[in-house]
Amino acid sequence: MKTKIRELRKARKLSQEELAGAVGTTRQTITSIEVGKYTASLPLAYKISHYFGLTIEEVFDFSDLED
Amino acid sequence: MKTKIRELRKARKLSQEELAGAVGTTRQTITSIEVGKYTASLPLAYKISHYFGLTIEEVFDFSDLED
DNA sequence: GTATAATGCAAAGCGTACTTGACAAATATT
DNA sequence: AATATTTGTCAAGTACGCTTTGCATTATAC
Repeated sequence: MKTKIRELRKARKLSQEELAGAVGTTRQTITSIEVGKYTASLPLAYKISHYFGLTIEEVFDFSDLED
Repeated sequence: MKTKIRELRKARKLSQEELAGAVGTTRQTITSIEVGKYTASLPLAYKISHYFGLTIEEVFDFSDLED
């Protein structure tokens, strides 16, 4: 799953640890999602998106889903 | 996590099994999400929402999340 | 009233999201 | 160059999303 997290985070000059703290998760979780190691859960996707003032659909790319 | 899935599904007169088939999952998964047994994954939340022509935020209620 | 469809629920099992701790490599700062 | 900050990754463990099977209950239809 591709996301715009890294570009949004860097635009605001935040470290992974700062973003993690802001959304209540760990640095490793942010790294894993940014690198594509796994897909965020729905609650975490919401927290990250709204932290940036965007909707989930604006931050996460679903074009790889069939249907 | 509250959702509008049941009301959207009934408005279209679909059974849980029909919705499940349409979004590529099982009837029990739809039941569990409707009843609040657990929260949908991000990909499934996307598939369900867009099956109804809505965004994730329009179908799922995130007001129970802290922050 | 009997059959059929639709739903709720439970148990066992699998894969994955997430945490914690720790280490190495890369980037920035001085 | 040396130091500090940031990031990638690995391993072990916990929790949860999801599947499959199966049974019981409620509603719809014949």
